[in-house]
Amino acid sequence: MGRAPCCDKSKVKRGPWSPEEDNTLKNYLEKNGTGGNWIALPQKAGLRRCGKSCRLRWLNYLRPDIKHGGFTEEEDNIILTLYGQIGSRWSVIAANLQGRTDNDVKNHWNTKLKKKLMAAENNNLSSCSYNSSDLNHNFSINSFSRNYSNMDSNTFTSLMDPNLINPNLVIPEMLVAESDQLFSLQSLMEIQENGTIQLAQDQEDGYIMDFNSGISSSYYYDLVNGFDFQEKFIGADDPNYFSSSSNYSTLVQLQANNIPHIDQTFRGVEK
DNA sequence: AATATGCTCAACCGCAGGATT
DNA sequence: GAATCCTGCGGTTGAGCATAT
Repeated sequence: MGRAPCCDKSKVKRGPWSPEEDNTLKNYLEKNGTGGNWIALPQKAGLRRCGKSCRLRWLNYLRPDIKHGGFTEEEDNIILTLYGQIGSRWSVIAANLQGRTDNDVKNHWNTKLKKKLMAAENNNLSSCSYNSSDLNHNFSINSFSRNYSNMDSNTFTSLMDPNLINPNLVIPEMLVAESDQLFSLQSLMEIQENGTIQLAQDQEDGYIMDFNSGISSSYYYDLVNGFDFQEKFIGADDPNYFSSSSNYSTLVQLQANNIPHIDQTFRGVEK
């Protein structure tokens, strides 16, 4: 037996909302709020609509802080970045874009960005005629191709060359979504400025975490696998570094002076 | 001008999972 | 613990508009 429908479809109006219905819903919600129950709301507000439909209309269209209109390039970059990391979790992605709804982001992805990404991937494939044996390092090339493939050549160059990094540039994998918030990872330039970055590796699954922020990312995994690094073992119960429940027990100190070396290496795959 | 095709986006659908009874 | 209710989510649809033929 299937789930009972949320409302009697023969008794509710469906399809596009009229301006009158919009006004009724907006006025009711501004005066009374949802009352914690969308299902009962349409009857109270005097609307012949399903509660779910009212909720959707409010969240996606009538809310005062909704931003309508085209997406900026910066918004596109954030969407591409987060999609590369967390996939189609539209609500999480939308939470990082002021005034955008999950429906908006999803539509924008399906109609514009997906094609843009595919075009970029095709471009990169046809123009990067190298093979991995040409590269004098053990960089995790698969992970890189997956996460960075939507970059244009300028962005790509910027990521590889600390001197060219635009501080405002959103680079795939440099942002991490966690608990619906966006965190910025350390760029190569920041690592150079700081002199070192401390990364901790989970001994079981190999995940690598920025020790100071507690954020783990494949970006750090790539750093460690791409660069020479100094490693020392720290006991899992060391109170200065790890909580007792943590599996992170290897501290990796990535030295900034190794970075120019790896930049040279990466130049081999630029367009 | 008429028709076909493509694109956009609001809206719907069904499911998962948390909250409540 | 089971049943039910409700919300939130992601996938999908289809009406309406734009563009091409």
